[in-house]
Amino acid sequence: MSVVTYSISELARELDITTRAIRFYEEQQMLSPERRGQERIYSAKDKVALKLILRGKRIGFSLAECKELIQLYDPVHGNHKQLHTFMAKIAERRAQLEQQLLDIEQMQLELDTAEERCLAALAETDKKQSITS
Amino acid sequence: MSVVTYSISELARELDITTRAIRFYEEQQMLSPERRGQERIYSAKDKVALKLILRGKRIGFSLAECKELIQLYDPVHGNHKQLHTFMAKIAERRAQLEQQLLDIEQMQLELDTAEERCLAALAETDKKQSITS
DNA sequence: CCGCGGGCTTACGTTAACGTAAAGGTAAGC
DNA sequence: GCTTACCTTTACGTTAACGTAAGCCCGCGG
Repeated sequence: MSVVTYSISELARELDITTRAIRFYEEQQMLSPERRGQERIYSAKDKVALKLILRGKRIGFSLAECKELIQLYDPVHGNHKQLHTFMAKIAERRAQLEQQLLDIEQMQLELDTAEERCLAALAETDKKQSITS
Repeated sequence: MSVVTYSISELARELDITTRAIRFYEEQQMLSPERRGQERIYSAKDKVALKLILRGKRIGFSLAECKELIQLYDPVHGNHKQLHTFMAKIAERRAQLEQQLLDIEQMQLELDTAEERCLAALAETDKKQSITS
């Protein structure tokens, strides 16, 4: 019953990050892969942790927050208070996302009218040009 | 017909940023307030620009991008090509927001089940404690 | 035996967006 | 005339998240 493992470059390719980044996450104690001599051997669990990191980053979490996030999935440290404080952080992000959506919609409205004005102005100059030419 | 103006600290208070930040934006050529001697005098237009900067930041744009954004509103430099490339950037952000929403929903699902497991585990330990006590 | 493609460590470099002094000028109020 | 409250400039410091070398080891195909 052999277990799935990955080399660092395999993981890097698959997750589309650099090996440097992976080693950096380990340096930050977010990973602790097995070793065969010097070489790092990554398990499926490590891969899950990495995916959590990437997802966390996409949401806008700092690496420190991503680290907390990973610890939530670790049954050993899966503390109850932690769980709730982190749910709060997620809620906070949600709220921020709402605001971002509003900002983007607002901005698109303004850009739309700006575009109209711009097109109108161009039409004006074109007209004058065709007259004076 | 006097015009509305603001001191730097007024703007800072009103927009909830530091005066340092405002001066920094000027250093980055995103603002160019009037001067009365040494003192900076901000107009309503400057305030609009600042608001654009803040909104851009909330959306996740870099200051450089916010600067482009401001230039779009400047009729002098309101270039047509620029307008379209920037609309593209906004669309990009929109897509990223969609992904973030998905990520957050996914994460909340997982945290919900993690919470359940956690509560169950706590209930278990409580039971044992009440027996052995 | 040589080069090539990994892998490892150590360590300095980089970018963005300000923070944080230091040092000084001005007007108001007591 | 002293304090207080703003304003100014100049300039070095900071943080996050890696990037980018440099230098070295190991195994393999030719």
